[in-house]
Amino acid sequence: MDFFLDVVLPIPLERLFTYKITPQEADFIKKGMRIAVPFGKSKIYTALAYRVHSEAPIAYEPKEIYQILDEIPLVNEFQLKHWEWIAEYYMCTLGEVIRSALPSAFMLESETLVLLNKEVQVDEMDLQDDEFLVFEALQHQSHLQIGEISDIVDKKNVLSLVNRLVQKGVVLQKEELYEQYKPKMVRYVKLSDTYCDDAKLEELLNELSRAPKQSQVVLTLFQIQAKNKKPIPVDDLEKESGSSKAVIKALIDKGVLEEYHIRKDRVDFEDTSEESRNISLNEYQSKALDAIQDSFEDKKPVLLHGVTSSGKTEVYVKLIQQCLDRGQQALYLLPEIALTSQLINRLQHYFGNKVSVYHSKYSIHERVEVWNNVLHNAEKAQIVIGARSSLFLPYSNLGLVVVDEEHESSFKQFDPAPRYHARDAAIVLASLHSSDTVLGSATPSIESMYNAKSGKYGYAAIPYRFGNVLMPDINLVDIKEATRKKRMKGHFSEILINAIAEALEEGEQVILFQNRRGFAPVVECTTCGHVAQCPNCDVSLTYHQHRNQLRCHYCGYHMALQQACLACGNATLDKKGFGTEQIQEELGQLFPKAVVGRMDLDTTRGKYAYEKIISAFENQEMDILVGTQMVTKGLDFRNVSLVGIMNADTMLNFPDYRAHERSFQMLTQVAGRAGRTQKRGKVLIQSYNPYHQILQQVTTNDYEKMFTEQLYEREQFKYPPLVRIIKITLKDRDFNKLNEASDWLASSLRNVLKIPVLGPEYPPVARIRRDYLKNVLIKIPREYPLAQTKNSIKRIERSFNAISKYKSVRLVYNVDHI
DNA sequence: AGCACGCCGACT
DNA sequence: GTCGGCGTGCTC
Repeated sequence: MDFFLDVVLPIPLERLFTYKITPQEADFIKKGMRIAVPFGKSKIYTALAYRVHSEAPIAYEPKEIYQILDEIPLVNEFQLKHWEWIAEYYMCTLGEVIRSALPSAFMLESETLVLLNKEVQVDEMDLQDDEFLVFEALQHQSHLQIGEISDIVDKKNVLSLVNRLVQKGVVLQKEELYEQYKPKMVRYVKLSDTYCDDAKLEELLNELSRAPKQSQVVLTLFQIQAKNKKPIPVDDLEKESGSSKAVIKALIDKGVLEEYHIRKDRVDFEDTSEESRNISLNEYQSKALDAIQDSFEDKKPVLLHGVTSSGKTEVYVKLIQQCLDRGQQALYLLPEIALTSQLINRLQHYFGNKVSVYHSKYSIHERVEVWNNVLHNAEKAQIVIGARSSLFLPYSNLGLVVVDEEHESSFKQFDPAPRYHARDAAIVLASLHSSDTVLGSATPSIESMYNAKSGKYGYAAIPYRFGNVLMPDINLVDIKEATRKKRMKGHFSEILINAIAEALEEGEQVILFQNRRGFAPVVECTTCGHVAQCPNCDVSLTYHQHRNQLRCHYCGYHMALQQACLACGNATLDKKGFGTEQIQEELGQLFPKAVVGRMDLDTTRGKYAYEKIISAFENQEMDILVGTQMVTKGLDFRNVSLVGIMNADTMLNFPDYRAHERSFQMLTQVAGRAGRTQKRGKVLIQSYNPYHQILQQVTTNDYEKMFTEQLYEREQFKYPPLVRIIKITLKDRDFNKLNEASDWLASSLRNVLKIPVLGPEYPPVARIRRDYLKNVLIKIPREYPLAQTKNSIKRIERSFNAISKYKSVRLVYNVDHI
């Protein structure tokens, strides 16, 4: 009997691909193993085994697989079920989910190597210039990668060149599969067994008497060994003995020392004592914990609504401890920006090395290690704390999922598919494992609160701050009035300046929040009004002082700032608007003695940049911290008594149905940074429109009122949670074709679905990376059958693709678009 | 998604 | 006249 294997490839194609396998392979291969397969003309891809069967395909002759890459499945059934749900719900392919779920180090791809054909005598006169360059390079190197050839001849597309060389018989091609993950090995040394008894040892030391450096090394080795019995890394020995690599090597070569390697995990933490059992909760935390456990009995996710610094983390710690006591794994999800070392340290303090961290700033090697630890249900991966991608780890026995800062919109993946919402996908994951779920926030999203109120979720609240610290005193500053009365210095009102001065005098710290990055968003010519535009996108370029550049936020295009206007040639360029850099500069003039730090996207590049700023501020090396959203998240600064919001209006006026909800959340979160100890914190919000209802609700900390009003608006204008939104974005280089195609699509959807279809409309940025964009919004009533509607949409897409002139138009689905 | 095959402008 | 641009179609 013949055997076949269906595999999923990590590409955006719906269907599975079938390969021919031997009976032995059929017996060995399990669903979820990685299989290297030839795909297309020459490439080798990593696919996931999906199904072994013996139904021969009829229309084509299947290829054979290239190699089985795993001994045991790398991906388990829970994951595949979960990923299939994501693919279906978020309207993407399983391959796309796999691509973003598996650490890239697992997905081997072949690299084409070009090597010299030794069989053929080459006549150099036969070669063109670029061909000769490659030929010559191959005289010195055994092989070249395609990319290296590009560099040599300084051309982008070298495929035709390589093909010519192959045809002339000059070179051969070879596909090489690279294993990207290499375990980190640490070199250790020990004394050779020959010298284990005292007599031999004395002999050795005598022998070495004329080699003082070497005997020093041996003596140091003894000292270290006497202190503890652990293996001794070579690096440590070198440092302790004050010797060099050469000396140690000489000893190894003599056979006095033996070296050996131990595989080391890159992710490793010191073990600490378990203190989680001893945490004591206050009255309100205990009540919340009880309420959460009651809801767990009902198998419902629970929304934990605790005001800022109410001590939600302690409640999570208790729940995690209970989960571990049951012998189950726990997942603690956070938005990327809230994954600070402050919080990680706290959890490690409680749970020691049972905690693993998983997020995008980790290298691919570190990710592989966490993956393997979770896969083998290792001790050190009992608790995973991570950003949204940690949903994809191979849990086999998940008992608890915590989604902290549940309201954060960054839980929704925006750009590459799958465009999933980590909170919602987490709830599905939890239900697959029958595990408990807690969603925590000081300012729950309207959706989650709606679900709590309608009984779909349980609800628990912590209405008071921990240690009876008072909620901060929030005041609004009318900067329209202040501007009129000329009581503004730059972007600072007199009231804010005085408050900062007062805080600094008391030796307290200040946080200033400015929700916009860059020094000045646009550079405008005051003569002709020209503003530099991105050549690929429909946006103005923004100015970045630190590199003196104009940059595009969408495609990364950048150019040096010109001295004169590009349109009229006058040197009358003016920097408009303001961002964190400018605030920082103004502060330097207003408070020349204060140390001012800045935290935004530009200053937090790199793995530890973020931590550095935070710890500098924590250690009070800075007096004032100016920042964007980042300062709102999960940070706990003891000495901050004043928080200033430079301008609340930019958020409020954002053209989005969520603008008000978001402003409330953001302002409440920033305000929560103030006064975390006994002294009552102060918050000043500058605004041109201080009578705005959201600002009033923030000052009175009235979440309920905000929720009621927002829900009413969403009912009126048909927005989530009362409808589900699917946004379809159409993209094409050709403006007219795009318009025609999107009109066609929108009217077909309207005809077939009989539910509200909005658009097509241009998004605020109507061109990105040279593609024109247009959006169509579908509003699906809550009670409407969702799966069926999506099928209808997919059917319409098929008809759309059947129209040949629309073929180049790409469709992007965004389900539950935020 | 990649990548090959196939048809029209700017260069030797 | 060719080289190389990217439009269109296929991948087990």
